[in-house]
Amino acid sequence: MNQHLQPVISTASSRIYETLRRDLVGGRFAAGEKLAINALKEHYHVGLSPLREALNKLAAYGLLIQENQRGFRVPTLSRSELDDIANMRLELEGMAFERAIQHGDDIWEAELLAAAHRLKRADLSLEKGEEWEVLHSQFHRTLVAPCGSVWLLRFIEQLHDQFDRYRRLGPKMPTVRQTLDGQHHELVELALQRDSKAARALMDDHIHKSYQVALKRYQEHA
Amino acid sequence: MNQHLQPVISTASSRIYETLRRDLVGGRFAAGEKLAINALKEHYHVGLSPLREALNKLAAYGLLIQENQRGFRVPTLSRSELDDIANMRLELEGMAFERAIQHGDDIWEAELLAAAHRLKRADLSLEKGEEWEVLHSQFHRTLVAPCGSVWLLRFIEQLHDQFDRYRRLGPKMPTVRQTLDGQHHELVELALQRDSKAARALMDDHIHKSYQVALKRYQEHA
DNA sequence: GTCAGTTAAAAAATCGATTATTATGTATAA
DNA sequence: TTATACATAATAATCGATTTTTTAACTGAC
Repeated sequence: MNQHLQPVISTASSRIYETLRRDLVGGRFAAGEKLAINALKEHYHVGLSPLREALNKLAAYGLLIQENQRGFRVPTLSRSELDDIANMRLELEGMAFERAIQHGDDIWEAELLAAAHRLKRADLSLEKGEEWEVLHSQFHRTLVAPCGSVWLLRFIEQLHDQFDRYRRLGPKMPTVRQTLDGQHHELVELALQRDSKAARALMDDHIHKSYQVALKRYQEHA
Repeated sequence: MNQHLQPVISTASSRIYETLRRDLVGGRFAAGEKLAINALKEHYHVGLSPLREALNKLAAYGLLIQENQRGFRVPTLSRSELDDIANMRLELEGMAFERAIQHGDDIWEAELLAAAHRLKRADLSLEKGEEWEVLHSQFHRTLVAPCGSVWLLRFIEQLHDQFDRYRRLGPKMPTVRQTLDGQHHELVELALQRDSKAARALMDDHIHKSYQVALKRYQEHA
């Protein structure tokens, strides 16, 4: 029998990890905030052990700071760290995109088109909520997926989560960002044309514009 | 009173994390091995909770694989992953070294000389044990320390740990690696001369030679 | 009023035991 | 034999309670 048809049992620990990760990236905790473990336990309806295991993982991942004998806190935000993250995205995603264009096959092309389409549909519906966020990161993941380096992908993922802590500051995406959304389509175009030079240039520009958005939000945040 | 003079109390969790990290990097577990939590508990004389928290952190860090409802196992080794890790080291450490040479001040120069000297002393005593390993990673950390990017340093650290899983396979460093050790000195030279171009070239060569060593060990390992 | 020292409350870390899941072994039927 | 269902053992995950440490509140001396 196909084991994949059986319901996939996940642990409480992995579920709360994913929930907390989303909430941290989505800005539902204040930067620098100290996490009250008992409150979290109640709020998310989980036991202490799975919760602590999730917090430990998040700390190792970089979405929490763990302090000796005094629990966990949300990392603070700073202009210099935002610059760092954006610069690293420029380097790593540019590199990954170039490689993906070299190695990606026609299945990748299809997935790219599909991911871009799904994202655009979400755009049009103007609901830039959690759904858009998911499709957006899936799109960017797809762009670089066939780069050939597991570790590169891992680092990029991590940087995206960090970057989004800045980009998603403040109220929920009220601004229209026509330019950025339009670039998603262009990125696919250049990828299909296998024009890695132009593709990287556009990726650089895309990240730079995203950076501008994130920076603005960070500055308006204070 | 200066609080730094008080003894630093660390948690059982952070201690066992560091111990396990060293043992995983040092190859005291077989690749692919399933970790018997009860056995670990006994062997390291720790309770279940701190142990599990450490294992969770190590999984998030990439030194363990966590499988749904079936505990933790040591990641397997593969030629393709070794290549990936070495390539990423080339890119990231090269980048970081260049930046460090641009930003590093005279304090850095002093620390570089010190770190290189300590490493050389350990070399001469021919005891390439754990002590040499510590000095060696400290030396490499120092080389890139003032690169200006916290995230870059973080990724490099992670890659080093992964790389060492291959480099340190098999018996404890019986081979004499005159060339590699000599390059450490040359790297410092070029850094002091602020010759970032030549420095990066040498760093590339150094990593490539390290890769050859690791590859050989990996192949002899089977 | 301020500050060191003390005590009480809160929180973090850990422990011991329980529950849930997977892996193993065995008997039975095809 | 081979496969399948069932029972059993082993292990992972989680819970509830305890211990340890930190933080906050309090006290009294200067």
